[in-house]
Amino acid sequence: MVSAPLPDPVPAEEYEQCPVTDVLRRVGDKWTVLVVVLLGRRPYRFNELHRAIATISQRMLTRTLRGLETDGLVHREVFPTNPPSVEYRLTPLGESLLVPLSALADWVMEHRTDIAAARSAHAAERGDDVTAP
Amino acid sequence: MVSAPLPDPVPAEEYEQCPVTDVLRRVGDKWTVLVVVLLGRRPYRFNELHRAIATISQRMLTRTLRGLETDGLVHREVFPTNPPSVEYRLTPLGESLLVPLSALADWVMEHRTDIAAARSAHAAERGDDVTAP
DNA sequence: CGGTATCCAGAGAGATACTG
DNA sequence: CAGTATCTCTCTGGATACCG
Repeated sequence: MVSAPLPDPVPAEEYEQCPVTDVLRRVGDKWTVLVVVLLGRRPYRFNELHRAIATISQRMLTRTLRGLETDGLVHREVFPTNPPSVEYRLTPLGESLLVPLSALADWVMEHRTDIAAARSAHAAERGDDVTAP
Repeated sequence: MVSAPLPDPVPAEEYEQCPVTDVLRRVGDKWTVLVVVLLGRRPYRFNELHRAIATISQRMLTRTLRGLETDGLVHREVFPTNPPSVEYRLTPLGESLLVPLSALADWVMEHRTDIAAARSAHAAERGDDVTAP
């Protein structure tokens, strides 16, 4: 069932601020989904996440977490220990997002060979040599 | 059901070329989903799509369609009429993508007020004046 | 430990002009 | 009609250094 009955000449402003577009752009960024999936298993502290995601920069981890926090998908809790520790975990809203996200991931895993095949075919058709250096 | 049992220290290269990440970035771009949804209703010709999406540039429409074609989600067919016309339509693979995409869209529509509320709350907490110029 | 602040490179995206 | 070619600008993402 598709939710939006979408007018045909899609209005400019309406699309720009469409909440669906908005969320898609968020999950389409480089790290958000990975962070959500990790936090879906258990809470993490900041540097714990940093270690778990080998190649993320501190800056991008912070930005990603802030974005998720702003949207109410992740909860940030500071414990006044020494040294201080900050725990991140999914909110119920964040957990509920895992459901459609998993569905999409499953679709990809189910069809990834089709996509790979299409890419090869397209490259071959254009005369590209896929095996070239 | 989640498809990927995901190792904890997420390996650098593995993540970079993960097919799921790959597809998420595609649907996270500005126009892809809109084009897929429109083509989900019926085939379109190039300029017909251009008119249907008020604010897209010719260049971005071309690029978006090429990307979808490369991945085997859209079929491009040229009719040697005069003037020439080119029709775009979803492949079966493209149509199957509409299912998980709709699920995600439905999630967003269901929870958009929660997200909006979280954003307001977060802005207020930070002392931002949402009504400011 | 858990961040900010700054600076910088590259991809994404748009405007415009031209073409088979 | 259905594009391609340029040029430009913004925005994302990364490296580095510093702070409570």
